[in-house]
Amino acid sequence: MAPRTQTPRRKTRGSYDPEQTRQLLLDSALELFGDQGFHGTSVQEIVERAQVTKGAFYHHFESKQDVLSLIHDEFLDVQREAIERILAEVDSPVEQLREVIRESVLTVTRYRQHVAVFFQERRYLTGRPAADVKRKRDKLDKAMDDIVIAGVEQGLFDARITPRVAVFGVVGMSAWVHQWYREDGTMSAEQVADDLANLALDGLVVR
Amino acid sequence: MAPRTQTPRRKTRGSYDPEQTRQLLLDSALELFGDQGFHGTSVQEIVERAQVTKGAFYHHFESKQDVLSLIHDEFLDVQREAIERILAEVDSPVEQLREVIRESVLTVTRYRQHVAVFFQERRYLTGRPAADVKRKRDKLDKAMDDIVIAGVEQGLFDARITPRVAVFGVVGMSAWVHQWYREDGTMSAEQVADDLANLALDGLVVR
DNA sequence: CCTAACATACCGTCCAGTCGGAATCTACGG
DNA sequence: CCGTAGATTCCGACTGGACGGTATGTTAGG
Repeated sequence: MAPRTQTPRRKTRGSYDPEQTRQLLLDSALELFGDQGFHGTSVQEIVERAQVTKGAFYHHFESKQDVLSLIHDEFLDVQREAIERILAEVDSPVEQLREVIRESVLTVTRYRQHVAVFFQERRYLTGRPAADVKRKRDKLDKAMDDIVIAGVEQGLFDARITPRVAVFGVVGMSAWVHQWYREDGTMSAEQVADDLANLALDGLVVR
Repeated sequence: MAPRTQTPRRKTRGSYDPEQTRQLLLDSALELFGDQGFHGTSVQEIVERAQVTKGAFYHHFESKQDVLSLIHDEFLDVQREAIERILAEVDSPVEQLREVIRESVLTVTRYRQHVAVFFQERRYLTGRPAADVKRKRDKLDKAMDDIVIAGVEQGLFDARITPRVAVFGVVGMSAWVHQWYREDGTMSAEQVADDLANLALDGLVVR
């Protein structure tokens, strides 16, 4: 095996661009974490993909976990913004839920790797970052709970179903999309989003 | 740091019970994989939990991956048996799907660790075992596809929804249960199973 | 010329898998 | 029933490599 010395990028002929380097490292880490998992990915792999060296990595980030936590944060922010926007724009619980499902599915297809990392590598977060993530997630869950509860109170949603379970069902359905959806042209994300929203709201059995 | 010598179990006063040892190792591995992930768990941890040593582990299994693949197989067999039984017992696609969802949810609650391992550590399977798992999973997916397609053809299911998406929605909803359900007495697995089956079949919106 | 932005060599640790041997079990001849 | 040879089951020290992180040197920008 040749010695571990590789030829770093040394961008546009001798010029630093720290923000680009940082983003490149984040993108590489995201891609690799999504494909191989957190423990399945070494820092060496990340820097090779970004065509820099470990020095650059540890200059921009405190640790490998640090990067994992940043990925989590980014995804949670996207989710939060989406749900806040919908709650402000739409009134009826039925249409709120429909929009939340549609938006969730679209987000999942757009941020596929984020979702994969988020739901599969969560356990490797510890300490402060783990607590932060939990807090933010609980907030999102509660927002959805409130939608369903309001719908039940207004007689719009079936009162026999436990709201908590309904929310988890909807979340699971949407999150699961990352396990199978691929943009290979045979099915648009919009189509999937509509189908799943219809499934959750109207059910599969014809009326 | 003290040397890595530990006191193995040496069961009921000097007597080998290979089958018990094997099962103990499998159980330990399942528990640890479920909690800490495949790469997050060392063989040393597995054997310590089973109160044996690495010699015993590598006597019973070829590798760490070997154990992972056995866990996958066991879960897939349980799923297959369940769906075969339902297809043989029930006729109507509606009731078939209802039973499949109910049974899936119950299986997920009973085999929580299996499910966690199955869906989060799949990528660490390679070669033959990975191909075997994929083949078996495709078979299960197809069986569910057929149920939905039959239902649509008989005019029982909403024809606007792509069957494929409906199946993935149902599977996601059920599989997701492992992320949140805990047997702490506040909600029975039966209740969850019924709620999710109702959600998928009749939807959340009142008729 | 000082500091940010890297590069590179290196360290301590951990870990999957190995190996020689010890303990135990089984089969069988006497 | 006894003895014993061979196979099975398990022990535990060990290895070679990989990996996260560090320390120190080098280069570019203000």
